[in-house]
Amino acid sequence: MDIETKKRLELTNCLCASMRQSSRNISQIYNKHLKASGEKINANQVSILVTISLVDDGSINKISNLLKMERTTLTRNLNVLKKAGWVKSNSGSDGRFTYINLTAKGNKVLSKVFPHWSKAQEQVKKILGEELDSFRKNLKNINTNLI
Amino acid sequence: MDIETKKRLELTNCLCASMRQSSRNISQIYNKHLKASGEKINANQVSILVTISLVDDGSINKISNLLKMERTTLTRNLNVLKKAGWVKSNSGSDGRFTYINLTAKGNKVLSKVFPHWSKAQEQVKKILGEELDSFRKNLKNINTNLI
DNA sequence: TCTAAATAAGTGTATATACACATAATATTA
DNA sequence: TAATATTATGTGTATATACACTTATTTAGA
Repeated sequence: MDIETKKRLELTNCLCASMRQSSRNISQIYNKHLKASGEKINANQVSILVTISLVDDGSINKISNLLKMERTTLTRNLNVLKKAGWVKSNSGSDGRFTYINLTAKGNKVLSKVFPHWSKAQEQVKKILGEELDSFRKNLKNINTNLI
Repeated sequence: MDIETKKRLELTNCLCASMRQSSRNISQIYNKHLKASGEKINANQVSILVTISLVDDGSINKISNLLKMERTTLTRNLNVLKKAGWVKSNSGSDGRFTYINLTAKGNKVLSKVFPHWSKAQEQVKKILGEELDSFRKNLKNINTNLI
């Protein structure tokens, strides 16, 4: 096997590509289930809404840290959620901060889509079977220790 | 704990959100390493180039199946790779098909970025440690059995 | 052979992502 | 207190993703 063939073989086992592939596949599963709720909402948006619901008056930085999502990515995502009426933002005494909160509508939509989200979650759990816990641990490990 | 609190707790353990987070984090690691190569290329593009290099005259459908990437997503990604001069496409006798191949430049860039990609891969392997094999198995399981 | 079905790929639109850079507000320090 | 540093956020640009719809080509069938 020449060096180029060897490189190609290694490259075909790219962990990043596998992760991205799984991320795409799992996202599609969740989004299909969420679609059945009748709400125009996706899995990414659900996870952002939930995180916002966990803190009162969270700043953009705070929410983005909790989500481990690039701040500017969150900003763009929030614009979509604001347009949908699920999220509101207002500035406080320190004019630099933007405080983010769910609206009543945002809370309602979370409750409404929950059972559909749950079905997707169960489907993925089922596939992972008894590997679920170790898989979760690995993801957490990556998300915690990867600089 | 009321029902809403219970729901929120479940939602905070969303496997989709964890996967997406890991996917973002790992992608950033790979992309940082790739940037050191001096080439304007990212991990997603590398994986597409490698897949193309594995088949001669692969159609868009064929490549998208190998990558398990939505066909229309691949089409947009290929446009970027064509613009960079790494990929060429041509139609064959059956006018419906578009045949995709690497250019010489595309082959060259793969070789050039390989050591940088490799460093990223090693970094992630190190974090997973002895869990690497089972983690890989789980990803493969998801990517194979998720409808 | 003409028409309908099947196949392959592209386009419109919307959201997701992140880097580089810009702006605005507050805090610090000379 | 005026200049500077720090902090929080927004914007420009480019790529990634996918669903719905469209177009083009070939094949199958009446």
